Amino acid sequence: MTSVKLPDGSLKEFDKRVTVKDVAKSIGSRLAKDAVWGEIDLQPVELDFEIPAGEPVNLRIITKKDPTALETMRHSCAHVMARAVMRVKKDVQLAFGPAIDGGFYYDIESPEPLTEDDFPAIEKEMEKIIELDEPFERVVRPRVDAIQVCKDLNQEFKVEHIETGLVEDETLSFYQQGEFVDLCRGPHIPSPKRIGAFKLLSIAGAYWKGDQTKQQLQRLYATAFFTQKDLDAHLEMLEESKKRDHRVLGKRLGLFHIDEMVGQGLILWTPKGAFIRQKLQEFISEHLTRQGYDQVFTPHIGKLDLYKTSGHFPYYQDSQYPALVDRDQLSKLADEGCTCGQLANMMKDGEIEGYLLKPMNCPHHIKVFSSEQRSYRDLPIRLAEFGTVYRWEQSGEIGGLTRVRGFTQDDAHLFVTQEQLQEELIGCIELVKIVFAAMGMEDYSVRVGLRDSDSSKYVGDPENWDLAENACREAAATLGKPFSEDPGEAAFYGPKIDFVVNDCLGRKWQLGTVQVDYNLPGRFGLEYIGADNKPHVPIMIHRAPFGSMERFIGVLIEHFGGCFPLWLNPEQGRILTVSDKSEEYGRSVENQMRAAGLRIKADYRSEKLGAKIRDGQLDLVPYMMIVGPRDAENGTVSVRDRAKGDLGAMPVEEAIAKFQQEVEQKI
RNA sequence: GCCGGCGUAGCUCAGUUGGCAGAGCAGCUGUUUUGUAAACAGCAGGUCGUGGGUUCAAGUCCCUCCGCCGGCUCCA
Repeated sequence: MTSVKLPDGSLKEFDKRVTVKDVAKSIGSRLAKDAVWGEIDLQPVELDFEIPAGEPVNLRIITKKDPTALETMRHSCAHVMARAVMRVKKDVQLAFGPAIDGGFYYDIESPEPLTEDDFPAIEKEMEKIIELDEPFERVVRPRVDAIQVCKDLNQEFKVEHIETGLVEDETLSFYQQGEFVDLCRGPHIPSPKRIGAFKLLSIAGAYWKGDQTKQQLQRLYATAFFTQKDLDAHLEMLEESKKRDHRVLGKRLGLFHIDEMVGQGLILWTPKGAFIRQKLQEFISEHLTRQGYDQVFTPHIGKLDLYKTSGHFPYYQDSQYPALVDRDQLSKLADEGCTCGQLANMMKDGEIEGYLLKPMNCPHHIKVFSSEQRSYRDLPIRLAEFGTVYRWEQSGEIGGLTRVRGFTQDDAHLFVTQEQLQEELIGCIELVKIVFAAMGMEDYSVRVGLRDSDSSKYVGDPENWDLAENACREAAATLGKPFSEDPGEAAFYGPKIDFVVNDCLGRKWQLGTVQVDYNLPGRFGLEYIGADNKPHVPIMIHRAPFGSMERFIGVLIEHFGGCFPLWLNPEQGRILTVSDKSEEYGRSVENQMRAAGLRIKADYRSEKLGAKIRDGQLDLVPYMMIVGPRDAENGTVSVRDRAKGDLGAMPVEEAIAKFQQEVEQKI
């Protein structure tokens, strides 16, 4: 008698010896067809494995549709890679080697560092190991033995991990494949032959246990698929993605420039990029008006006192540009031989004043709020500004438009009563939804950032934090979309709802954000007079639907692959003359279209039409209007769509109407 | 900030063991008069990121700094 226990807890019994495949068949023909391997008591087995008779065994049938199948295979491939590395290099220490989106990695420490030149040798070793076809055997050992095993293997990271990370576990599992033994939870594939195709990708630094204060290891990135075809498709997809990179397109299309002499992370918006940014600001402004916001302007600097009150200085000093010192005081201090360190201390202690390049707009907006006496009848007050801020991001973090040192937030601060909070939060979320919908960006995730109970970086009393965190949860729930809750992701003054998207390389970026703040108003002593004729402290909402113009446009360039919709495109159409003979007609069409409010350029060079079309396509111009003798005669233009190709000849008026409609509909 | 890789013409890149700095595209000047993804010819264009060192000789080897790329850490 053979009996198996399935993951749902049900028991199946057979009066003869059966294989894993037989069990799958007995459950359903579909399952039997999709099954790739089985797992008995966490040990991977092939489909033709005969299940031992007697006591019931825990059986899990893995199907090719199961996302964990690929994950399991990749993790097994990580073992094979680590084994190969240990054959190529001496005294290698292993850390962690998990599967990740798109592949897997293994963190290792080698006295003789690995370089990409070692890849061919490692890949060759991996092929040999796969060819040997040794199974991954699960071995379970009691805690004390496990530590000794790792010590005997000279695997210090594994010893440390058992002693500090796996303190609860009484027994620990290892997987052995030939001479290679690795502490590992599993599961694994039944045979290394299941690794269809793999490729080492890159090598990078990574801190042990993700801790900056700990040792830095080498992280070996690789990927694996069940078939060579899937791997090739994946690699090709990566290549294609690189062409969408906003840094590549930004250069090719002339959208922005970053100049070494200006400074890292400081964006120069060239005319075409500036135009897009301007259009987006107009788009937001329109919605600000509809939602009852007032726009303000505030300066780029403010006194240190402002940021001492807000709490930004000196606690966030490391992520700010150094403060500017009052010039009279500076020369006096210089005469006295004051050192930089002393200067910094004097600013911290308030002995001397200075100015800070603003790292945020909120303190300025708070001062706009408090510039007048406020009544509950005035609330909510919604102050908006495209406010430019400067932050001293670490040099290694800066890149393109997505992580910069100077950026403009489509910022606003709402001052509300407790009763208004929920509705206003929902209004803010609504605006973020409008923005994403208008751009056709449906692929975003929502994250509610909460405080981390272990950290001391937060200001304000816990009761208010609880109120604010609940308000965020409830507002996020109105999205009708799943959201995650992330402790430690809150701002120092309050929790937040973030909207996160992926870039072309799969990296995550926070764009829109809505934050609840019970703290800053109190720090600044803000108040309004309530219906009870008594002063009350307002609650603040910080929000930015784009996040920052820079990051948003960076992501937007990749989202559209440079093919901006007509309403957003700096160049909506280009007139292409078939030959010099049509220039005069071309100019008249150009003028007519310009007069209709369209952004038109023209190519009157004496090149062949094919060459002009090629240039237009490479510039991703939405519409090309080809004009030749035939068109001049009929008063038409031959319209070419950058995506659909030749649309045929149409009267100039018709083309204008078509474009205007498209602009109107923002498609 | 840390680990690793890379900086050659406006752009994309080549440059052998150290031995006179190259190509394609773009640009300019001509010729060509073209109907849906590259006409032809000529010309011009470089302190080989910066500063130092080794050498008879450095784009090439070594060091410093700056910047870029991948990743880690960070991101009020």
